[in-house]
Amino acid sequence: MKIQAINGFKDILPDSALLWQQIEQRARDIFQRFGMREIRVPIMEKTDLFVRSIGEATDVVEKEMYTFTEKSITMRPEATASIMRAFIENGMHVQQPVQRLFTIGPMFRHERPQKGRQRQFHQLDAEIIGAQEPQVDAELIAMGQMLLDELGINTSLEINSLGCPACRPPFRTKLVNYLELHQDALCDDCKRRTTTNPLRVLDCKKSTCKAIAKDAPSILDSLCENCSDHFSLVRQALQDLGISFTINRFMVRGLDYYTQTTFEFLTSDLGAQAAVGAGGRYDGLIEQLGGPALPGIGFAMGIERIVLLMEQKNNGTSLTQNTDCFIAALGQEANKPCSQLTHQLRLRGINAAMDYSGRSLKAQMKQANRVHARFVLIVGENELKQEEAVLRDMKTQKQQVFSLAGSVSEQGERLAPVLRA
RNA sequence: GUGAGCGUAGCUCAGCUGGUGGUAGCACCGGGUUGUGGCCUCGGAGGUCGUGGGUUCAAGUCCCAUCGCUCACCCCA
Repeated sequence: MKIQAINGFKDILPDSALLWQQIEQRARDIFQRFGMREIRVPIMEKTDLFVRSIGEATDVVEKEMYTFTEKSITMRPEATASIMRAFIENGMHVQQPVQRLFTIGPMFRHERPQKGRQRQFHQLDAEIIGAQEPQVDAELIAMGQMLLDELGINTSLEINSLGCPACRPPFRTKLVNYLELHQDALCDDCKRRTTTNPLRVLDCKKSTCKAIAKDAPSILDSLCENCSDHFSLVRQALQDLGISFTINRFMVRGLDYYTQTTFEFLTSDLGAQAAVGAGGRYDGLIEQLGGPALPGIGFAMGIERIVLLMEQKNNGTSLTQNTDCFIAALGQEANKPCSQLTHQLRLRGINAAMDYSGRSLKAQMKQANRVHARFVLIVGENELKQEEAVLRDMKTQKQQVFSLAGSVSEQGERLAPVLRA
Protein backbone atom coordinates (compact mmCIF):
# COMPACT_ATOMS: atom_id res chain seq x y z
CA MET A 1 0.00 0.00 0.00
CA LYS A 2 1.56 3.18 -1.22
CA ILE A 3 1.61 6.03 1.24
CA GLN A 4 -0.16 9.02 -0.13
CA ALA A 5 -1.93 12.14 1.01
CA ILE A 6 -5.53 11.98 2.16
CA ASN A 7 -8.09 12.58 -0.56
CA GLY A 8 -8.77 16.28 -0.84
CA PHE A 9 -5.61 17.26 1.03
CA LYS A 10 -3.01 18.69 -1.30
CA ASP A 11 0.68 19.44 -1.13
CA ILE A 12 1.65 22.95 -2.11
CA LEU A 13 5.01 22.33 -3.78
CA PRO A 14 7.84 24.88 -3.72
CA ASP A 15 7.21 26.37 -7.16
CA SER A 16 3.58 26.94 -6.34
CA ALA A 17 4.34 28.11 -2.82
CA LEU A 18 6.07 31.17 -4.22
CA LEU A 19 2.79 32.22 -5.79
CA TRP A 20 1.02 31.57 -2.50
CA GLN A 21 3.49 33.82 -0.72
CA GLN A 22 2.92 36.53 -3.28
CA ILE A 23 -0.84 36.33 -2.86
CA GLU A 24 -0.68 36.34 0.92
CA GLN A 25 1.78 39.20 0.93
CA ARG A 26 -0.43 41.26 -1.34
CA ALA A 27 -3.44 40.49 0.83
CA ARG A 28 -1.65 41.56 4.01
CA ASP A 29 -0.52 44.73 2.31
CA ILE A 30 -4.01 45.69 1.20
CA PHE A 31 -5.70 44.64 4.42
CA GLN A 32 -3.31 46.81 6.35
CA ARG A 33 -4.05 49.75 4.07
CA PHE A 34 -7.62 49.39 5.27
CA GLY A 35 -6.59 49.31 8.90
CA MET A 36 -7.18 45.60 9.31
CA ARG A 37 -5.14 43.82 11.95
CA GLU A 38 -4.19 40.16 11.82
CA ILE A 39 -5.72 37.72 14.26
CA ARG A 40 -4.72 34.07 14.45
CA VAL A 41 -7.26 31.68 15.87
CA PRO A 42 -7.10 27.91 16.45
CA ILE A 43 -8.04 25.57 13.67
CA MET A 44 -10.22 23.55 16.04
CA GLU A 45 -13.11 24.72 18.15
CA LYS A 46 -15.89 23.16 20.15
CA THR A 47 -18.37 21.77 17.67
CA ASP A 48 -21.15 23.79 19.20
CA LEU A 49 -19.58 27.07 18.08
CA PHE A 50 -19.99 26.13 14.43
CA VAL A 51 -23.42 24.62 14.93
CA ARG A 52 -24.69 27.78 16.58
CA SER A 53 -23.16 30.25 14.17
CA ILE A 54 -23.30 28.54 10.80
CA GLY A 55 -26.67 26.94 11.49
CA GLU A 56 -27.80 23.47 12.39
CA ALA A 57 -29.57 22.73 9.12
CA THR A 58 -26.86 23.94 6.77
CA ASP A 59 -24.99 21.46 4.60
CA VAL A 60 -21.72 22.56 6.15
CA VAL A 61 -22.83 21.57 9.62
CA GLU A 62 -24.98 18.63 8.61
CA LYS A 63 -22.50 16.73 6.53
CA GLU A 64 -19.24 18.51 5.89
CA MET A 65 -17.53 18.94 9.24
CA TYR A 66 -14.52 17.03 10.49
CA THR A 67 -15.61 16.35 14.03
CA PHE A 68 -13.87 14.36 16.76
CA THR A 69 -16.87 12.97 18.52
CA GLU A 70 -15.31 12.04 21.86
CA LYS A 71 -14.95 15.63 22.97
CA SER A 72 -17.00 17.02 20.13
CA ILE A 73 -14.45 19.35 18.72
CA THR A 74 -14.39 20.25 15.04
CA MET A 75 -11.81 21.40 12.56
CA ARG A 76 -13.00 24.80 11.44
CA PRO A 77 -15.02 24.84 8.21
CA GLU A 78 -14.71 28.63 8.06
CA ALA A 79 -13.08 31.39 10.05
CA THR A 80 -15.81 33.83 10.99
CA ALA A 81 -17.21 31.84 13.88
CA SER A 82 -13.78 31.37 15.44
CA ILE A 83 -12.97 35.04 15.13
CA MET A 84 -16.26 36.00 16.76
CA ARG A 85 -15.55 33.56 19.58
CA ALA A 86 -12.11 35.11 20.08
CA PHE A 87 -13.60 38.59 19.89
CA ILE A 88 -16.17 37.82 22.57
CA GLU A 89 -13.87 35.76 24.78
CA ASN A 90 -11.22 38.47 24.88
CA GLY A 91 -13.62 41.35 25.27
CA MET A 92 -12.13 43.02 22.25
CA HIS A 93 -15.00 45.45 21.86
CA VAL A 94 -13.86 47.17 25.04
CA GLN A 95 -10.50 47.99 23.48
CA GLN A 96 -11.86 49.53 20.31
CA PRO A 97 -15.44 50.23 19.32
CA VAL A 98 -14.74 49.00 15.81
CA GLN A 99 -12.46 46.05 15.25
CA ARG A 100 -11.05 45.35 11.81
CA LEU A 101 -9.57 41.88 11.67
CA PHE A 102 -8.18 39.49 9.11
CA THR A 103 -6.83 35.98 9.20
CA ILE A 104 -5.26 33.64 6.65
CA GLY A 105 -5.24 29.90 6.98
CA PRO A 106 -6.62 26.44 6.30
CA MET A 107 -10.27 25.43 6.57
CA PHE A 108 -11.69 21.92 6.44
CA ARG A 109 -14.85 20.60 4.86
CA HIS A 110 -15.61 16.96 4.15
CA GLU A 111 -17.01 17.42 0.64
CA ARG A 112 -16.15 15.49 -2.49
CA PRO A 113 -13.14 17.27 -3.96
CA GLN A 114 -13.32 18.71 -7.44
CA LYS A 115 -11.79 21.53 -9.44
CA GLY A 116 -11.26 24.50 -7.14
CA ARG A 117 -12.47 22.59 -4.12
CA GLN A 118 -10.34 20.75 -1.59
CA ARG A 119 -11.15 19.22 1.77
CA GLN A 120 -8.36 21.25 3.28
CA PHE A 121 -8.51 24.61 1.59
CA HIS A 122 -7.27 28.06 2.48
CA GLN A 123 -8.98 31.36 2.90
CA LEU A 124 -8.14 35.00 3.20
CA ASP A 125 -10.71 36.20 5.68
CA ALA A 126 -11.57 39.76 6.65
CA GLU A 127 -14.09 41.00 9.22
CA ILE A 128 -15.19 44.42 10.41
CA ILE A 129 -16.98 44.21 13.74
CA GLY A 130 -18.95 46.95 15.46
CA ALA A 131 -19.93 49.11 12.51
CA GLN A 132 -23.30 49.00 10.79
CA GLU A 133 -22.93 51.97 8.45
CA PRO A 134 -23.55 51.08 4.80
CA GLN A 135 -20.31 52.84 3.88
CA VAL A 136 -18.51 50.14 5.82
CA ASP A 137 -20.16 47.46 3.68
CA ALA A 138 -18.95 49.30 0.61
CA GLU A 139 -15.49 49.76 2.05
CA LEU A 140 -15.10 46.07 2.78
CA ILE A 141 -16.34 45.10 -0.66
CA ALA A 142 -13.98 47.66 -2.17
CA MET A 143 -11.12 46.10 -0.27
CA GLY A 144 -11.90 42.68 -1.75
CA GLN A 145 -12.19 44.20 -5.19
CA MET A 146 -8.87 45.98 -4.77
CA LEU A 147 -7.15 42.74 -3.83
CA LEU A 148 -8.51 40.89 -6.84
CA ASP A 149 -7.62 43.81 -9.10
CA GLU A 150 -4.07 44.00 -7.84
CA LEU A 151 -3.67 40.27 -8.30
CA GLY A 152 -4.86 40.70 -11.86
CA ILE A 153 -7.95 38.53 -11.46
CA ASN A 154 -11.07 39.35 -13.41
CA THR A 155 -14.27 38.81 -11.51
CA SER A 156 -17.75 40.22 -11.57
CA LEU A 157 -19.30 41.51 -8.39
CA GLU A 158 -22.84 40.64 -7.46
CA ILE A 159 -24.66 41.94 -4.43
CA ASN A 160 -27.95 41.30 -2.74
CA SER A 161 -29.71 41.92 0.53
CA LEU A 162 -31.13 39.10 2.58
CA GLY A 163 -33.09 41.33 4.94
CA CYS A 164 -33.17 40.99 8.68
CA PRO A 165 -35.12 39.01 11.30
CA ALA A 166 -37.95 41.48 10.81
CA CYS A 167 -38.42 41.14 7.08
CA ARG A 168 -36.92 37.82 6.06
CA PRO A 169 -39.42 35.44 7.73
CA PRO A 170 -42.48 37.08 6.11
CA PHE A 171 -40.71 36.95 2.77
CA ARG A 172 -39.86 33.34 3.32
CA THR A 173 -43.50 32.51 3.92
CA LYS A 174 -44.47 34.38 0.78
CA LEU A 175 -41.83 32.51 -1.21
CA VAL A 176 -42.83 29.10 0.13
CA ASN A 177 -46.44 29.80 -0.80
CA TYR A 178 -45.36 30.69 -4.31
CA LEU A 179 -43.12 27.65 -4.67
CA GLU A 180 -45.81 25.32 -3.44
CA LEU A 181 -48.00 26.49 -6.30
CA HIS A 182 -45.31 25.42 -8.76
CA GLN A 183 -44.13 22.14 -7.21
CA ASP A 184 -44.84 20.15 -10.36
CA ALA A 185 -42.40 22.16 -12.42
CA LEU A 186 -39.54 22.12 -9.93
CA CYS A 187 -36.67 19.64 -9.97
CA ASP A 188 -36.50 17.04 -7.20
CA ASP A 189 -33.82 19.00 -5.37
CA CYS A 190 -35.96 22.10 -5.38
CA LYS A 191 -39.02 20.25 -4.20
CA ARG A 192 -36.98 19.27 -1.20
CA ARG A 193 -35.56 22.79 -0.86
CA THR A 194 -39.02 24.30 -0.73
CA THR A 195 -39.19 23.16 2.85
CA THR A 196 -35.53 22.93 3.84
CA ASN A 197 -34.08 26.05 2.20
CA PRO A 198 -36.58 27.84 -0.02
CA LEU A 199 -34.23 30.73 -0.76
CA ARG A 200 -31.91 28.25 -2.39
CA VAL A 201 -34.50 27.42 -5.05
CA LEU A 202 -33.92 30.90 -6.43
CA ASP A 203 -30.31 29.98 -7.11
CA CYS A 204 -30.95 26.63 -8.84
CA LYS A 205 -29.08 26.16 -12.12
CA LYS A 206 -31.79 24.14 -13.83
CA SER A 207 -33.56 26.12 -16.53
CA THR A 208 -37.01 24.95 -15.49
CA CYS A 209 -36.42 26.11 -11.94
CA LYS A 210 -34.88 29.33 -13.16
CA ALA A 211 -38.06 30.06 -15.08
CA ILE A 212 -40.07 29.68 -11.90
CA ALA A 213 -37.62 31.68 -9.88
CA LYS A 214 -37.81 34.50 -12.38
CA ASP A 215 -41.36 35.31 -11.38
CA ALA A 216 -40.99 34.45 -7.73
CA PRO A 217 -41.46 37.17 -5.14
CA SER A 218 -38.22 39.06 -4.70
CA ILE A 219 -36.57 39.59 -1.36
CA LEU A 220 -35.72 43.08 -2.51
CA ASP A 221 -39.43 43.95 -2.73
CA SER A 222 -39.98 42.61 0.76
CA LEU A 223 -37.26 44.41 2.66
CA CYS A 224 -38.32 46.44 5.63
CA GLU A 225 -37.65 50.16 5.51
CA ASN A 226 -34.45 49.87 7.47
CA CYS A 227 -33.01 47.10 5.29
CA SER A 228 -34.17 48.76 2.12
CA ASP A 229 -32.52 52.04 3.09
CA HIS A 230 -29.36 50.25 4.09
CA PHE A 231 -29.18 48.41 0.79
CA SER A 232 -29.69 51.52 -1.30
CA LEU A 233 -27.02 53.36 0.70
CA VAL A 234 -24.62 50.46 0.13
CA ARG A 235 -25.27 50.69 -3.59
CA GLN A 236 -24.74 54.43 -3.49
CA ALA A 237 -21.53 54.06 -1.51
CA LEU A 238 -20.19 51.48 -3.96
CA GLN A 239 -20.89 53.87 -6.80
CA ASP A 240 -19.18 56.66 -4.88
CA LEU A 241 -16.06 54.47 -4.71
CA GLY A 242 -16.27 53.60 -8.38
CA ILE A 243 -16.98 49.93 -7.76
CA SER A 244 -19.16 48.37 -10.43
CA PHE A 245 -21.59 45.63 -9.50
CA THR A 246 -24.81 43.97 -10.49
CA ILE A 247 -27.72 43.18 -8.22
CA ASN A 248 -28.59 39.51 -8.05
CA ARG A 249 -31.84 39.11 -6.19
CA PHE A 250 -31.46 35.33 -6.45
CA MET A 251 -28.19 35.21 -4.57
CA VAL A 252 -28.28 33.06 -1.47
CA ARG A 253 -25.60 32.31 1.05
CA GLY A 254 -25.10 28.90 2.57
CA LEU A 255 -24.55 30.01 6.12
CA ASP A 256 -27.43 31.00 8.34
CA TYR A 257 -25.87 34.00 10.02
CA TYR A 258 -26.00 36.37 7.08
CA THR A 259 -28.29 39.41 7.20
CA GLN A 260 -28.78 42.33 4.84
CA THR A 261 -25.84 42.80 2.49
CA THR A 262 -24.37 39.75 0.79
CA PHE A 263 -21.96 39.71 -2.11
CA GLU A 264 -19.91 37.42 -4.32
CA PHE A 265 -16.91 37.89 -6.55
CA LEU A 266 -17.57 35.54 -9.45
CA THR A 267 -15.54 34.04 -12.28
CA SER A 268 -16.43 31.78 -15.17
CA ASP A 269 -12.94 30.28 -15.40
CA LEU A 270 -13.10 27.73 -12.59
CA GLY A 271 -15.49 25.13 -13.91
CA ALA A 272 -18.33 24.61 -11.51
CA GLN A 273 -16.82 26.85 -8.86
CA ALA A 274 -17.90 30.38 -9.63
CA ALA A 275 -17.15 32.15 -6.37
CA VAL A 276 -13.62 33.34 -5.80
CA GLY A 277 -14.71 35.25 -2.75
CA ALA A 278 -17.95 35.91 -0.95
CA GLY A 279 -19.27 37.43 2.20
CA GLY A 280 -21.90 39.47 3.87
CA ARG A 281 -23.26 41.13 6.95
CA TYR A 282 -24.03 39.14 10.10
CA ASP A 283 -25.57 41.60 12.52
CA GLY A 284 -27.11 39.14 14.97
CA LEU A 285 -24.27 36.65 15.19
CA ILE A 286 -22.19 38.04 18.02
CA GLU A 287 -25.14 38.47 20.31
CA GLN A 288 -26.38 35.02 19.40
CA LEU A 289 -23.04 33.60 20.50
CA GLY A 290 -23.39 35.29 23.86
CA GLY A 291 -21.48 38.46 23.12
CA PRO A 292 -22.49 42.11 22.96
CA ALA A 293 -25.10 43.15 20.41
CA LEU A 294 -22.68 44.31 17.78
CA PRO A 295 -23.01 44.16 14.02
CA GLY A 296 -20.40 42.72 11.71
CA ILE A 297 -19.55 42.17 8.09
CA GLY A 298 -16.88 40.08 6.44
CA PHE A 299 -15.77 38.07 3.47
CA ALA A 300 -13.63 35.07 2.64
CA MET A 301 -11.65 34.41 -0.50
CA GLY A 302 -10.50 30.96 -1.58
CA ILE A 303 -6.74 30.99 -2.05
CA GLU A 304 -6.73 27.78 -4.11
CA ARG A 305 -9.19 29.41 -6.48
CA ILE A 306 -7.06 32.52 -6.76
CA VAL A 307 -4.00 30.36 -7.41
CA LEU A 308 -5.81 28.41 -10.14
CA LEU A 309 -6.87 31.60 -11.85
CA MET A 310 -3.42 33.13 -11.67
CA GLU A 311 -1.74 29.94 -12.86
CA GLN A 312 -3.96 29.60 -15.87
CA LYS A 313 -3.52 33.28 -16.67
CA ASN A 314 0.28 33.17 -16.88
CA ASN A 315 0.16 29.60 -18.08
CA GLY A 316 3.58 27.97 -18.15
CA THR A 317 5.63 30.74 -16.63
CA SER A 318 6.20 30.04 -12.98
CA LEU A 319 7.94 32.12 -10.38
CA THR A 320 11.49 31.28 -9.41
CA GLN A 321 13.55 31.70 -6.31
CA ASN A 322 16.96 33.17 -7.08
CA THR A 323 20.38 32.52 -5.64
CA ASP A 324 22.76 35.46 -5.32
CA CYS A 325 25.92 33.42 -5.45
CA PHE A 326 26.72 29.79 -6.12
CA ILE A 327 30.16 28.71 -4.98
CA ALA A 328 31.67 25.97 -7.09
CA ALA A 329 34.25 24.04 -5.09
CA LEU A 330 36.59 21.94 -7.18
CA GLY A 331 38.31 19.13 -5.35
CA GLN A 332 38.07 18.11 -1.70
CA GLU A 333 40.67 20.76 -0.75
CA ALA A 334 38.24 23.48 -1.70
CA ASN A 335 35.30 22.22 0.33
CA LYS A 336 36.34 23.67 3.66
CA PRO A 337 37.25 27.22 2.59
CA CYS A 338 34.20 27.33 0.33
CA SER A 339 31.80 26.24 3.04
CA GLN A 340 33.28 28.89 5.33
CA LEU A 341 32.92 31.58 2.69
CA THR A 342 29.36 30.49 1.95
CA HIS A 343 28.58 30.89 5.62
CA GLN A 344 30.21 34.32 5.73
CA LEU A 345 28.07 35.45 2.82
CA ARG A 346 24.93 34.18 4.50
CA LEU A 347 25.87 36.06 7.66
CA ARG A 348 25.85 39.16 5.48
CA GLY A 349 22.40 38.53 4.11
CA ILE A 350 23.47 36.98 0.84
CA ASN A 351 21.57 34.04 -0.60
CA ALA A 352 24.47 31.67 -1.17
CA ALA A 353 24.68 28.01 -2.13
CA MET A 354 27.35 25.40 -2.75
CA ASP A 355 27.69 21.73 -3.53
CA TYR A 356 29.90 19.44 -1.45
CA SER A 357 29.86 16.51 -3.83
CA GLY A 358 33.07 17.42 -5.64
CA ARG A 359 31.36 16.99 -8.99
CA SER A 360 32.75 18.38 -12.21
CA LEU A 361 32.68 22.11 -12.81
CA LYS A 362 30.25 21.54 -15.62
CA ALA A 363 27.87 19.75 -13.30
CA GLN A 364 28.16 22.49 -10.71
CA MET A 365 27.58 25.20 -13.29
CA LYS A 366 24.47 23.34 -14.31
CA GLN A 367 23.35 23.25 -10.71
CA ALA A 368 24.10 26.98 -10.39
CA ASN A 369 21.94 27.62 -13.40
CA ARG A 370 19.15 25.52 -11.97
CA VAL A 371 19.02 27.56 -8.77
CA HIS A 372 19.09 30.76 -10.84
CA ALA A 373 22.43 31.96 -9.53
CA ARG A 374 23.35 35.50 -10.50
CA PHE A 375 27.03 34.86 -9.80
CA VAL A 376 29.20 31.79 -9.57
CA LEU A 377 32.43 31.87 -7.62
CA ILE A 378 34.76 29.21 -8.93
CA VAL A 379 37.28 27.99 -6.40
CA GLY A 380 39.69 25.33 -7.61
CA GLU A 381 43.06 24.05 -6.61
CA ASN A 382 44.88 26.59 -8.79
CA GLU A 383 42.87 29.40 -7.26
CA LEU A 384 43.47 28.24 -3.73
CA LYS A 385 47.22 28.16 -4.25
CA GLN A 386 47.21 31.64 -5.72
CA GLU A 387 44.61 32.91 -3.21
CA GLU A 388 42.26 33.88 -5.99
CA ALA A 389 38.94 32.75 -7.32
CA VAL A 390 37.00 33.44 -10.50
CA LEU A 391 33.74 35.34 -10.10
CA ARG A 392 31.45 34.79 -13.05
CA ASP A 393 28.41 36.91 -13.79
CA MET A 394 25.96 34.39 -15.21
CA LYS A 395 24.00 36.94 -17.18
CA THR A 396 26.76 38.93 -18.84
CA GLN A 397 29.12 35.92 -18.85
CA LYS A 398 31.89 38.30 -17.75
CA GLN A 399 34.43 36.94 -15.30
CA GLN A 400 36.71 38.70 -12.88
CA VAL A 401 39.35 37.62 -10.45
CA PHE A 402 38.37 37.75 -6.81
CA SER A 403 41.16 37.74 -4.24
CA LEU A 404 40.99 35.13 -1.52
CA ALA A 405 43.55 36.97 0.58
CA GLY A 406 42.87 37.38 4.27
CA SER A 407 40.48 35.55 6.62
CA VAL A 408 37.18 34.11 5.41
CA SER A 409 35.49 36.96 7.25
CA GLU A 410 37.49 39.50 5.28
CA GLN A 411 36.72 37.61 2.08
CA GLY A 412 33.01 37.73 2.86
CA GLU A 413 33.25 41.41 3.72
CA ARG A 414 34.75 42.14 0.31
CA LEU A 415 32.56 39.79 -1.74
CA ALA A 416 29.16 40.62 -0.28
CA PRO A 417 28.96 44.20 -1.66
CA VAL A 418 29.90 42.98 -5.14
CA LEU A 419 27.08 40.45 -5.07
CA ARG A 420 24.59 43.00 -3.81
CA ALA A 421 25.40 45.52 -6.51
C1' G B 1 -24.14 10.55 -0.40
C1' U B 2 -25.00 10.14 -6.24
C1' G B 3 -23.14 9.86 -11.44
C1' A B 4 -19.44 9.65 -15.30
C1' G B 5 -14.41 9.22 -16.88
C1' C B 6 -9.41 7.73 -16.05
C1' G B 7 -5.03 4.69 -13.54
C1' U B 8 1.59 2.69 -18.45
C1' A B 9 8.94 5.95 -15.93
C1' G B 10 9.52 11.60 -11.15
C1' C B 11 5.96 14.51 -14.80
C1' U B 12 3.08 14.61 -19.70
C1' C B 13 1.57 10.74 -22.61
C1' A B 14 1.83 6.72 -27.29
C1' G B 15 0.64 1.62 -27.26
C1' C B 16 -4.89 -0.22 -33.31
C1' U B 17 -9.45 -5.80 -33.89
C1' G B 18 -5.25 -9.42 -27.42
C1' G B 19 0.89 -11.35 -30.15
C1' U B 20 8.31 -9.11 -27.23
C1' G B 21 6.77 -2.24 -22.72
C1' G B 22 8.26 3.20 -26.12
C1' U B 23 15.79 5.35 -29.81
C1' A B 24 8.71 9.12 -27.13
C1' G B 25 8.82 14.39 -24.90
C1' C B 26 10.16 17.05 -20.24
C1' A B 27 13.19 16.25 -15.93
C1' C B 28 17.66 13.54 -13.95
C1' C B 29 23.05 11.60 -14.55
C1' G B 30 27.50 11.41 -17.76
C1' G B 31 30.30 12.61 -22.28
C1' G B 32 31.18 15.97 -26.68
C1' U B 33 34.10 21.08 -24.18
C1' U B 34 41.62 17.85 -20.66
C1' G B 35 38.19 23.67 -15.29
C1' U B 36 32.65 27.05 -17.37
C1' G B 37 25.62 26.95 -17.19
C1' G B 38 21.34 27.96 -20.65
C1' C B 39 21.07 26.11 -26.91
C1' C B 40 22.79 21.77 -29.63
C1' U B 41 24.50 16.67 -29.86
C1' C B 42 25.70 11.57 -28.15
C1' G B 43 25.04 8.11 -24.35
C1' G B 44 23.03 6.29 -19.49
C1' A B 45 19.79 5.29 -15.64
C1' G B 46 14.81 4.89 -14.55
C1' G B 47 8.63 0.17 -15.07
C1' U B 48 5.53 -5.39 -9.95
C1' C B 49 1.57 -1.34 -17.04
C1' G B 50 -2.73 0.85 -9.44
C1' U B 51 -3.89 -4.06 -6.88
C1' G B 52 -6.25 -9.00 -6.81
C1' G B 53 -8.73 -12.62 -9.49
C1' G B 54 -10.78 -14.59 -14.23
C1' U B 55 -10.93 -15.76 -19.79
C1' U B 56 -6.91 -17.28 -23.29
C1' C B 57 -1.61 -20.91 -26.20
C1' A B 58 -0.80 -15.58 -25.08
C1' A B 59 -3.59 -9.77 -21.31
C1' G B 60 -1.04 -2.99 -20.70
C1' U B 61 -5.18 -4.35 -24.12
C1' C B 62 -11.09 -8.39 -22.77
C1' C B 63 -14.26 -9.58 -18.05
C1' C B 64 -15.10 -9.13 -12.60
C1' A B 65 -13.75 -7.14 -8.02
C1' U B 66 -11.05 -3.69 -5.25
C1' C B 67 -8.21 0.69 -4.23
C1' G B 68 -6.93 5.46 -5.99
C1' C B 69 -7.52 9.91 -8.84
C1' U B 70 -10.34 13.46 -11.78
C1' C B 71 -14.67 15.99 -13.20
C1' A B 72 -19.73 16.83 -12.28
C1' C B 73 -24.33 16.74 -8.96
C1' C B 74 -25.50 18.34 -3.91
C1' C B 75 -23.29 22.41 -1.35
C1' C B 76 -19.71 26.06 -1.09
C1' A B 77 -14.45 29.97 -0.87
